[in-house]
Amino acid sequence: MSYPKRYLITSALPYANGLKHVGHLAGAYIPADIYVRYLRAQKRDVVFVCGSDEHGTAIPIQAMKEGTTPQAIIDKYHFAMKQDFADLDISFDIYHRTSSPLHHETAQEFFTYLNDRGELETKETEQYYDEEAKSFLADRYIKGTCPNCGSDRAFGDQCENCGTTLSPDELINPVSTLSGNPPVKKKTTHWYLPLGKHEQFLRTWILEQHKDDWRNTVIGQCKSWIEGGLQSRAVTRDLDWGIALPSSLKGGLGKVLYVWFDAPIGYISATKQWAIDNGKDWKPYWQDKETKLVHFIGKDNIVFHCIIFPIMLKLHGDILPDNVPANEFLNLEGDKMSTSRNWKLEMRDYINDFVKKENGGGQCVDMLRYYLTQIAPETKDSEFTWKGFQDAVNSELVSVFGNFVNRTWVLMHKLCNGKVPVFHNDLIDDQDKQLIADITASKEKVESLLEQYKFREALYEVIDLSRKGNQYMQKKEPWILAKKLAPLNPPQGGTSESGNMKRSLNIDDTKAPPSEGFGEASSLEGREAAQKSIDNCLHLCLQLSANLTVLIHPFLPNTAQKMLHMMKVVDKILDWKNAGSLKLLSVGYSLREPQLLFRKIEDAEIAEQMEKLKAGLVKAETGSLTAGQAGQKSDLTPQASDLKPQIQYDDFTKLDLKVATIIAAEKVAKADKLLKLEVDLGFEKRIIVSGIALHFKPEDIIGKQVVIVANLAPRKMKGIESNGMILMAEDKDGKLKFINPDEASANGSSVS
RNA sequence: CGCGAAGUAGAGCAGCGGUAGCUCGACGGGCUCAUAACCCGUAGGUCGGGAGUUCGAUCCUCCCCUUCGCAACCA
Repeated sequence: MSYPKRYLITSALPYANGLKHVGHLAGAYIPADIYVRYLRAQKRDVVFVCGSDEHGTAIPIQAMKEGTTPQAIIDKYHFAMKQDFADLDISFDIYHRTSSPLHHETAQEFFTYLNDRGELETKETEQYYDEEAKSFLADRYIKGTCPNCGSDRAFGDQCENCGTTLSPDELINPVSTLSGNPPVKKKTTHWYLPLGKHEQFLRTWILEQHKDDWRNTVIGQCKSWIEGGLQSRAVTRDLDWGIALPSSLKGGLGKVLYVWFDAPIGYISATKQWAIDNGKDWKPYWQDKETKLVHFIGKDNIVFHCIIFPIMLKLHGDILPDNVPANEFLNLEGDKMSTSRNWKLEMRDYINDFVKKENGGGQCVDMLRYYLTQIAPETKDSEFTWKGFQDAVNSELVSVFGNFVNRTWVLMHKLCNGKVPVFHNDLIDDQDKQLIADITASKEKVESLLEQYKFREALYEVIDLSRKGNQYMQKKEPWILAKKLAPLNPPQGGTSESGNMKRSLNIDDTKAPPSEGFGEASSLEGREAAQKSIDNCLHLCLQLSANLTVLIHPFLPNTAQKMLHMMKVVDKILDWKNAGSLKLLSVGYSLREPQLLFRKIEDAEIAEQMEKLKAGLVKAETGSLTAGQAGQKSDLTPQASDLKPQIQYDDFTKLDLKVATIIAAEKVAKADKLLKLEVDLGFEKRIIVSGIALHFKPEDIIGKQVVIVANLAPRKMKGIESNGMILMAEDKDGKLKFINPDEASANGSSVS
C-alpha cells in the first residue's frame, strides 16, 4: 500500500462567540485528533491545524449582548476555546485565529487572486436594509417564503424546510428579523463567486470520483445541493467587522469579506503560521498533489467544505480535500443541544468537574474521549447520556480494559518476580497461538478502520482485544497453577516479597506437601511445568498489554502514557509499527507496580450532572464563563437587571387590559406552537392567536378566565388575524401560567 | 399539512437480498489474580404494519402507522 507523502488535517474552526460543547468535540475534534495521532504514530508527515473563526455578524451581536467590544469577545472566547482543547488533549500543531494579520493578508491575497483572474463577478444590487436598525441585513436576518417549496420558514441563505440554498432576493415577502419590518432595498456593490460555473466539476469530482469513499450522508447532501441548482454567492458584505477588501480595490471601501469566505482560508493561514514557527515550508501542504487534505467537520458544514471551499481551492490552484468525514449531531439526554436553552454540556464544564481537582485528571479526559468516540455520530445522530457515560466507563474501560491490565500486572508481580517472564516456545499451545493471531488481526483491523475514518469500530476492536486477553487468562488460570507451585508460605512480615516463587521452588522441596493433595503437582517437575505455564501466560498477557498501549494511544493518550510508565519504557514504543509485535517487552525486564488506569464513575456523580443540566436550563447564558466580565448576573432568580427601562404612568394607561373567558380553542394547522382562541369579552367575542400550544391542550383551557391586552394592533399569524394578546406568567423552567383574577369576574372588566 | 430522520431482544445500537448479531442489563453457573472486577452459559425478536418485486427480504418498491426534529445558536 502506498501512502500520501504528507497530510494536512483540519478541524472545523470554532466560532468565537461562545464556548463549545461536547457535541462539537465529538463531531470535529476528537475524530481528527485520533486520526492525527494515528498518523503520527505511523511516522507520516502530518500537520493538524485549527483556530478560532472570529468574523461575521454574530460577533458584534454577541458583543452587544455581553456589553463589550467585538475584540473583547474574540479574545475571551479564543483563549477559552484554545484552553479547552488543550485540556482535552486535542493535539493541534497550531491553534490559530482569523483575526491575525497573517490571516487577513492571506485572505486578501486569496480574494485578489480570484478577482484578478476574473473568477469573481461584481454586481450592483439592491440589498435589503433595515432602516430602523440602520444596517444592511445579513442573509440570516431576513425571513420569508421559500420560492422552491413555499414554506414560510425560509431564511435569506437557506430554506429550513426544503434545504435549498437561497439568496435573500429569492425570498417572497421578506421581513427583517431585527425589527420585524419589511426591509427596504438599498444599492450596494458586491463580489460574487459563481458556483454554477463549476457544477460539472463538482459532479465529476464528488458524485463520480468520491462516490465510494465519502460517507453517504456527505454525498447525499452534496447531491441535493448540486441538483438544487448552484447560485452565485456573495463574497463580500457591508459590515465593519471582518477582513477589509484590499484598499486598492475600487468600490471596496466599507466592505469586508463574507465570513464564510475568509474562515476556511483560516486553515491555510494557520498552516503558514505553523510553518513560520517551525521553519518549514507551508506550500507543499496546500499545493502539492501528493498531500492528502482531510477536513473534519459537523454536518452543518458540509456545503462549505464540499462545495464552496473546493471551488475556491481549485480556482486558487490548491489541492482539494481527499475526504470530508462529516459527523452528524450529538443529542443530549433526549434533546437537541441548544445554546439558548442551555441544554448542553460544555467542554469547560466537564473539565471543571472531572478533569481538574483531585477528581481524576487525565484519566477523566480519556473517559470522555472514550465515550464520545464510542457514541460518535458517524452515520446518524446519536445521544450523550450520563448513564451511558457511566456504563461505558465502568463496564468497558474499567472492567474490561483496565482490569485486564491490572490483573496482568498483579499476577506478574506475584508469580513472576515483577519481571517479564520468559516464553517457553516448546510449550506453546493452541490458546497461545490463537491469542497471538488475535493480536496481529487486531492491529490490522484497527489500522484499516482508522484509514476509513471508522473510529467507533476501531475503538471497539481495541477494547475487544483486551476482552480476548481476559478470556485467554481465564482459560489459562495462572492463579490455579500457582497453587501447584509453592506450598511454602513466605515468612510472615519481613519485606513480603510475594513474587518470590522461583526462589521458593529451589528451597522448598523438603517441605511438606500442601494440604489439598497437590501430590503429583508438587513434584519438582510438576512445579517447573506449572511455572513455565505461568510464564507463558503472563508473557503473552504482558506483550498483549504493550500492544494495547500502542493501539489505544490515538484514542486515549493519557492512558497510553500511564501504561508506558508501568512498563518503564519510552514513547518510542508507541510507534505504530510496534503494534502486532510480541517482542515489545524484553524478558527479564522488571516492571513497575500496577496503577489503576481508570476509576469508576459513581452514581452520585451522574445524578449531580443531571441536576446541573436541568438547573442550567434557566441559567443566564452569559453566566457560563465565570472569569471575565465583572462577575454579575447568572443567578437563578430574577434580578433588577432584568427590568426594562422605566416608563411613565401615561405609558401604562395606553394599555387596555380586560378580563375575558376562553370559549373556544383549536390548534392552528401547520404551526406547532399556535392555538387559535376565541374569547368572550362580554361586549364582544374575538379571535386571538397565541403561541401556547406546547403548554396547553385546547380542550383543557376552554372556560378559563384570562387577562388580555385588548387594544393591541391586529396581526396576522399563519393567515389568521389575532386581535389581542393573552397575558401569561413564565416561570423559571419555562412553564406558562395564565394570569387571571383571583375570583371570577365579569367578562370585559378592566384591569388597572 | 409539508420536509427530514428513525422504527431490529428490557435499554443502546450493528447488519441491509440467502441459517438475526454486538454491548449493557436480567437469570444460572464457574473462578477468585483483579477496581463486587473476569469467564462460561441461558432466556428474550414473526427485524413498526400491509402489499408488491424475487426462487428467497430485516435489507429493494409502494402504501400506511408511530416517534423525534423542523425559532435561534451550532460540530
